[in-house]
Amino acid sequence: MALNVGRPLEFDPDVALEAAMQRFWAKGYGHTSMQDLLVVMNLSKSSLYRAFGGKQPLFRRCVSRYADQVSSGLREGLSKAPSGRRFIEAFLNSVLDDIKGRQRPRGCLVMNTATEFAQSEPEIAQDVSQSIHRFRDVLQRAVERAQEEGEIPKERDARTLANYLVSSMSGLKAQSKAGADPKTLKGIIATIMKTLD
Amino acid sequence: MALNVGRPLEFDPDVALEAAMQRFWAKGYGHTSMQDLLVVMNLSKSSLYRAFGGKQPLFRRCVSRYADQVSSGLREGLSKAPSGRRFIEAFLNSVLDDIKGRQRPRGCLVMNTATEFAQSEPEIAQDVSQSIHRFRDVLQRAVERAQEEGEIPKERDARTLANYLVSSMSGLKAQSKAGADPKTLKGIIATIMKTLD
DNA sequence: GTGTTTATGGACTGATAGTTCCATAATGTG
DNA sequence: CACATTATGGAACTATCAGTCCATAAACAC
Repeated sequence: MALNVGRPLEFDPDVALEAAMQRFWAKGYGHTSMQDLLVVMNLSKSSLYRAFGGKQPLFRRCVSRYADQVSSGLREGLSKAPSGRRFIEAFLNSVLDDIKGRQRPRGCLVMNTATEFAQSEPEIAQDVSQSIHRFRDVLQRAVERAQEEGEIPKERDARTLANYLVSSMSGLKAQSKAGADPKTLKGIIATIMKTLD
Repeated sequence: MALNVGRPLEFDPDVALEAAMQRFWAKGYGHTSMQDLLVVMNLSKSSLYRAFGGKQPLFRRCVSRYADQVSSGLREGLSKAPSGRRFIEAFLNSVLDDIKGRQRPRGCLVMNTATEFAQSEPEIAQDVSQSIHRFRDVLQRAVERAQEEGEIPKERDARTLANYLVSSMSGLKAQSKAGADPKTLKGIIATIMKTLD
C-alpha cells in the first residue's frame, strides 16, 4: 500500500467542499465560475483539478454533500420534535429562515439544480431524483408518526402526503425566490397545514 | 413624422420573439447563447442588436411575452370553464401536459427566471413579481367564482388560496422538472384539490 | 542523500461568450 | 437620380470561460 506518500495536501478538502457548496447554492452552477470557486475555496487551479476533477464533478459532490446535510438534519429534527405534525410545521416554516438575515433567498440546492438542468444531464438528474427520494422518505416517516399520534387521519396515504409536502416546500422556496413577503408565505404555509386535517 | 423610412425589416419581430421565448423557456437565460438565438430567430447579429438591444433586453421582452400569453390563456380558460373549481383542477392538471410528448419538462418561464436570478437583477425581479401577481389575480377570481358557486367554502380567504395555488403550481412544475412521474404528480394534485374543501 | 510520489503555482491554450463597428444594401423622399 | 434613413452581413474585439501542462516543492522510503 502506498499511503501517506508524497507531498501532503495544504488544504482541508472538507472545508473547501463546504465553501464550494455554499457558492453553488447561492449562485447556481452556470453563474459560478472556476475563478469564483478558486477564491472561495482558497486553492490553486491545479489543486482543484487534482483534488476534485473539474467543475462538474465538484458540483456533483457539492449537491451530494448538501443532500446529506439536509436529510440528516431532517432526521435529527424529526427525532427531537415533540410530534410528527409539529415537525412538519417546523419544516415548512424553515422557508422563512431563508429570507431572514439574507439579501437573496437561496432556495434548495437540489431543486435549484433540477430547475437549472431539467433532465439535460442524466447523471445530475439521477442525483437529484435520489436526493428528493431521501427527503420524501423522512417526511413520510413524519406523516406516519403523526398518524400514530392521531394528528393526521390514518386513512390518508402517507407516501402521497410526503410527496405533497416535498412539492409544497419546492413551491414555497420558489415563491420566496420570486420575492414573496413573509406574510404571504405564512398564509400559504397555514393553508398547506390545513390539508393534513 | 418619419415613418416608413429606410430599409424595411426582413423578418417578423413577433415570429422572432416567439422563437427566442421558446428557446429561453427550454434552456434558461444562462444556457442560451447569442449563437443559439441567432439560429432559432434566423437573423444576423446586427439585426438582433438593432431590433432588441442585446441578450438581456431580449430576455425581458420574452418573459413579458410569456406572462402575457399565460395570463390571457388563464383568463380565457376561466371564462370558458364550467365552474371555478373545474378551472382550478384543469389548471393544476396542465402540469401533466408539460411532460407528455416532450423529453424535458420546461416548467414555467417566470418561475424558472425567479430561480435563476433570485433577486440578483432588480429589473428582472420586478418583472417576475409583477407576472406572478397577474397569475395570482386570475386564480383569485377563480376561487371567488367557485365560492359563489358553492364549491369552495365562503369563509376561506380567496387571496390566500390564490397564493397557495400559485405556490402549489410552482411546486408541481419543480417536481416535474426533477423527474417525478405522472402518477406521483396526480397524487399531489388530488391532495392540493382536497385543500379547497 | 537519493529516489519516488504527490501537491502547488502559474503560465498557457483553445473555445466561446456578448458586444461593437463598418461597409454595403434596400427602401421612401424630394 | 441623388439623399436621408434604416437594415443587413460579417469581421473584429475584448473578456472570460473551463481546462491542461510543466517546472518546482514537500513529504516519506530506503
